[in-house]
Amino acid sequence: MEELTKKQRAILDYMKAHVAEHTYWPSIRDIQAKFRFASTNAVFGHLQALERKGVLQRIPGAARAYKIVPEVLGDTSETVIRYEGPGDDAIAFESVKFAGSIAAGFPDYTESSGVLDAMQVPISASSRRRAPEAFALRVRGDSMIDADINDGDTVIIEPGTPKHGDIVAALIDGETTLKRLIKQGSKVYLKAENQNYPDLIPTTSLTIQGIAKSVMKRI
Amino acid sequence: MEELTKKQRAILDYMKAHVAEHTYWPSIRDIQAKFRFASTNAVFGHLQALERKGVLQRIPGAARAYKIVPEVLGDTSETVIRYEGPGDDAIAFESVKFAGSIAAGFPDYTESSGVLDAMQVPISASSRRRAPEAFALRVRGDSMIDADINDGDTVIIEPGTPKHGDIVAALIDGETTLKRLIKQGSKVYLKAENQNYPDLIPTTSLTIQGIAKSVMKRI
DNA sequence: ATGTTCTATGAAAACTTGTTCACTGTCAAG
DNA sequence: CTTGACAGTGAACAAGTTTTCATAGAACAT
Repeated sequence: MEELTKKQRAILDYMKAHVAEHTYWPSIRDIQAKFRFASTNAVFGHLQALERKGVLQRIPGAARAYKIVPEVLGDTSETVIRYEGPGDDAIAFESVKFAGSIAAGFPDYTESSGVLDAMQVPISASSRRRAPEAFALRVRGDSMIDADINDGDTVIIEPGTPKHGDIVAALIDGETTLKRLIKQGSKVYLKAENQNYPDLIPTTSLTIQGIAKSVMKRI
Repeated sequence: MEELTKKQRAILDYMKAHVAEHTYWPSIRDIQAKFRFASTNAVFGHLQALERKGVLQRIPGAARAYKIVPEVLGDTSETVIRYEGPGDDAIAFESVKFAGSIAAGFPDYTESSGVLDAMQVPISASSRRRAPEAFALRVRGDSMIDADINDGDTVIIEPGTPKHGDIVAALIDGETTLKRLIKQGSKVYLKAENQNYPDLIPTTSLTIQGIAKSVMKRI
């Protein structure tokens, strides 16, 4: 594979970044503007070079249409493996609290170890603005397995007003439980996502700690 | 959300499929040809409808440029519910870098929001000691669906020496991809966890960014 | 019946975009 | 010094593409 020049690499990276951000390719003039070229032909040449060097495929005549060419190499005997961290486009973000464990099922007081693994939890940027107090909970029990939330998973709880169908962290009997919120008129129920469990748990008074927005699993 | 007609749904699906297959959006004429319309204006009307119904965003004037709008559920009725944060056993932890997105399979640029949500990612305390440089990547594409890693998920990558069978983030042609690592003697292959994909990808040169240890999903 | 909305045709306008042509300057190799 | 590859300017062209305009039938509610 022929080496790319610095500018070719920059243009290729910009194109990828543009796709990642906008979900569509930049036009030649978009690239021209980005790199302050005075002529579209400067870009045109670089795109030709990128195609000649085999890293980019242009679709002739089509606008904003490209493909990144995957590596096509024959089968050779040995493989060299290098290790490398993330690119420098990595961004650091704030951390979130880990609040302990949560019972998803019948109240389960067999708090396993007392030593809970410290965990960081993810929060989307958009929701982070509205939910600075998001926190994470380790899930115990199996009441939510039909929602693909299993024992040992970690759920990220974000404050907010839960809608019908949301999975919420609710305080029942001083114990935080994970259930789906069901609204029927003015009545509110909690529902376990497990066929073996009672369908609806009626509630008169309910303390919601937040909405489960994400779930994290070990691979 | 307003309901989509059958044809609107079909067109939207075709557009998504086109992007998934070709990595760029179809033109109106492409859609016209696919659905045998006699006029481009038939497509134009449907695209307008899709945008009005809030599932598609057009970029005025730009060719082959669209965004898929993530589905949002309405229903914001009020409920008599108290809110309460996590207990005071909460612990704060360090944050982790979010390094962008990762291609798992054919590049799939239908990133729903267009804007990559900044995310924090969880790391277990035990692994954090050995992996201070862990980072997170948003997954695109569907090459790992058989491993239950789907488009839109976020994987947490931790440095280390991958074993046979580990899911790794590997740099191929400047593009980070998510594949299962297969070692056969001195040869190394990358394998997609999707029956529709080629079995093994031979590699001569391989840059490993780390091992996927966890996966995070939006609920 | 009547109007409205949805879907579609057919043609053309208007804009976007890839592409080509002619020309200039730089830099290293021969 | 000359040659050739490389990177770029400036302008223009041709094709691709979106968008508008005018028109019309079918479904449907008023």
